Amino acid sequence: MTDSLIFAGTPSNAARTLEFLVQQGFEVSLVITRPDAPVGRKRVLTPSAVAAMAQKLGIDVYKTKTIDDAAIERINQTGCDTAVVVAYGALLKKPALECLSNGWFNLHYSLLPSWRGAAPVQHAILAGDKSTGVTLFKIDQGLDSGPLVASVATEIQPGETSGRLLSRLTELGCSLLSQELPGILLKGHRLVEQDAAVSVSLAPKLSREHARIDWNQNSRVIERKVLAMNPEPGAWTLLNGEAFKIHDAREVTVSETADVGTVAAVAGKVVVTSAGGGIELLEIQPAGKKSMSASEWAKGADLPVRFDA
RNA sequence: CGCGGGGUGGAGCAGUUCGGUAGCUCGCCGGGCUCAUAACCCGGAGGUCGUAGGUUCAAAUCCUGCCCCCGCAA
Repeated sequence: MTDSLIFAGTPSNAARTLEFLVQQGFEVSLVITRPDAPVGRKRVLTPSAVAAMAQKLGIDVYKTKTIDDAAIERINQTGCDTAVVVAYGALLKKPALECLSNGWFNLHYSLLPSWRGAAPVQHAILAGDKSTGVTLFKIDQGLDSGPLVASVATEIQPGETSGRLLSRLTELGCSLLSQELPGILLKGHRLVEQDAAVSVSLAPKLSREHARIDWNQNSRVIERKVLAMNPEPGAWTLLNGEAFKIHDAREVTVSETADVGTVAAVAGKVVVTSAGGGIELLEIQPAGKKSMSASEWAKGADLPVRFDA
């Protein structure tokens, strides 16, 4: 029983990590996740991905949006002294931290102290970072500020979206966990304070407004934004007053001198003029329509058109 | 009852206001031109217009119910 643990998480990458740990033979005696939330237009109350996975695996689930006294009591019943947290979605306060003698260990998708916060993957791509990684650390009262157990770095690939990068980091996180968790459970791990020489950067959750494209920006910046916002919340612009999402696009060099925001077919590509070059549209989605390739859209779009400024 | 857009050959769209022969850009099949081609020319197949009713001489188009997809908001 001493080597069993508690798992806290919410979205699908956390569910994947939970599944992996169980497959690797780690004993998870309790899963904590956020309460069912209304989803979609019909606001159907839906369990989190982690809740669904726990049910599939036959593990007890405790749903709560904060680790309050009731949650702590439930945790104490398990007799566990260690918890793994992957994107649970809430900060842990002091009483919660103290209820597990070994502590809470968080898998964070950046190389701390870079990109502390809710959206590290998106911010790394948005900033044009060449590499990022996964960090396993012990949670303290700050925001992703606790001492480190271990980390793994990886290059960010050209054209890589947040979605793809997150799924790669999830797998890296799984192997990092399976490597480090045995030591943690045996209390044989070492903790190293986060490097004070590296400047801390914050990665707050991105709003839809952050995902809006300004065609006056440099094409490289626009490409990063498109990649960073895929799949959520999705980069967008306005076409005839309606939202027009851009799921995938690449910076291209352009010889034309059209007004910024103009969309035209150039040599078989669908290209938008931006400052300092152009953006080739690849995967797009007009309001009310399904996602489609830019070439499909162009067949019925009567180009050229112009995005609203 | 949160707001809104949409369902038309395989794909993306127009046509719906003001009912009257199924259109456009592609794809596909066949033929031609060409050293060659994703280029060009000629020909062809493929659609009960989401679905169920209603109105009408006549419905993709007007009326009603239902199903499905999507954007916003949460």
